[in-house]
Amino acid sequence: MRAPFSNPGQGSGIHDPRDGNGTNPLIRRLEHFGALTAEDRAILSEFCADPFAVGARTEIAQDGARPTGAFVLLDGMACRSKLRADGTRQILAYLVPGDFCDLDGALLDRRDHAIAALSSCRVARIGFDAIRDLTAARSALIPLMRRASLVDDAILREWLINLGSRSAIERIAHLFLELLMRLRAVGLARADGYDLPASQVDLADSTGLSTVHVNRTLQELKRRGLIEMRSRILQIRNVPGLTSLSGFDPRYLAPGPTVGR
Amino acid sequence: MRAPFSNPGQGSGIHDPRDGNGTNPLIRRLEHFGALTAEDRAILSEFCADPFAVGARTEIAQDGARPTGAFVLLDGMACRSKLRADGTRQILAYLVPGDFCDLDGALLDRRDHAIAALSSCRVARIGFDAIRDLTAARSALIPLMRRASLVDDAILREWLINLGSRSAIERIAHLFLELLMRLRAVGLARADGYDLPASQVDLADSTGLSTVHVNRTLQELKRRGLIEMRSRILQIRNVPGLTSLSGFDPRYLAPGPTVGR
DNA sequence: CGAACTTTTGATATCACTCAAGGGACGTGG
DNA sequence: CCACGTCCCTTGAGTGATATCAAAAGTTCG
Repeated sequence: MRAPFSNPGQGSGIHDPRDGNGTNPLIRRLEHFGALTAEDRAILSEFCADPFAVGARTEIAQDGARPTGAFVLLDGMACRSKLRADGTRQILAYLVPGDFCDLDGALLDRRDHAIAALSSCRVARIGFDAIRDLTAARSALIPLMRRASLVDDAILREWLINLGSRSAIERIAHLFLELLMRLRAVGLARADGYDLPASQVDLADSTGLSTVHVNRTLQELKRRGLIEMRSRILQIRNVPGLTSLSGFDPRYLAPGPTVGR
Repeated sequence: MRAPFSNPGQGSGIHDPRDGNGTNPLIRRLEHFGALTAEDRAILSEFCADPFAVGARTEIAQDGARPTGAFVLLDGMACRSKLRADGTRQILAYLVPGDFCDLDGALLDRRDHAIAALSSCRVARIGFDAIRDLTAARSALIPLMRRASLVDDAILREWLINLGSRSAIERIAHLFLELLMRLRAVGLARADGYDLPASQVDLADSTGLSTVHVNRTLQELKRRGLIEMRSRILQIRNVPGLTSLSGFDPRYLAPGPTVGR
């Protein structure tokens, strides 16, 4: 797989009034991890107040670059990806609205992988100084954000299991369910499906399979009546079926009942 | 692969006077990330003052358990592992002396994977309250420990690449080099080798290969004069050869020149 | 309306798995 | 000290899942 990404080209700042509160996916995500005060919401809204637009298939942060802040994805879908010397690409994770990355980026000298937009995206940057200020103020937001990062780690481990011990059809089924649950958590899935802007090449680079085999595996999933998929819109026809096929256990995505402290 | 682990059976506390300073692997590891004051060293020594012994092939922390503290591995080798419903096991990471895990465990309700000793180990537990105290005191140790955790994350991503896009021989070569570098960093590798207590079953569960194929791949590595291995002692005969074979790039293990802030 | 991507299909190749069994090494109990 | 069980490593033979190569058909979009 070649990497089909062009360079930054970060769009200019765009302000969307709907960012305020209710529809902010960052707020929606963090609410799963603990109650937010009005002030917390205000801070998070402020973080997302000045997003920039990124075109599909362009890089949001480049491998080897010096981190300049944390990113929050507000709209669209993105991924962490790494290009190997032999031209092979491995996608390491998907980012959906409400996800952020590089909370501790200030501690790092250089990125060791890229963040790239799969669809066109709206992204906000949170400066490291803002994060430091929150930390210094002992804001309850910091543990909430750390919990979200712990879930991201759990997702990464689950991907390792995906690649290490599941068959092609199980890998794809598992990935589709992961994204279904994550999109549901921020209110962006339809009843039984969602927009999945990833191409079959992207899916191949995510699952460690060849493009051809991804294609055939998708056909098999359709043939079994588990999914439908056309023009990047995924309908999951049989969630329990996919779940048992892939051994999906949603608990790793859930924060658990603890309320911190 | 079946999981060959028995239950906790945490040995009684053992105090080894050599833990003080110079030989403490936690101190040795963190020194790579920034300078330590005498007080920092004292705190870290204190953390490791009362280690417990764990027998080979036993679990240090169980999947599904409620976290009770962070762990530091002082001696031996351990792994993160996850047992799947179908009996399959995936090893997610190796822990070498100086590694700790679950720095943010207090934010988690339940573990989603186990920590298991590969050899007999000495392990110290750091209570979450001690970590909270350090955080409250704005100790410079916290960012240092977070940096170490960021390297652990980078290792996990590299494993994903290993499983997703490398061949059997490349995977094993890469793993051997990762461990060589990590053990060197804490002064526990010999000139060109180290003790690797993992069995071929463990290597299979780490690399997503079958035991039989691991065996044959090891023979091939020996045949090519790249390694020697007998009774769990690994000699790397040709580091550059292994490096180019596996596409190993050690930068992900290095903290980078930054000095924090 | 043509260039560049995607998706799809067919044919063939291969890497790695499974099954099966033999041979150490090590520890335990008789 | 020998007998036996239990791992672990090794080998052989056969199979299978997935990759590769090549090319056609469909899409998107400037």
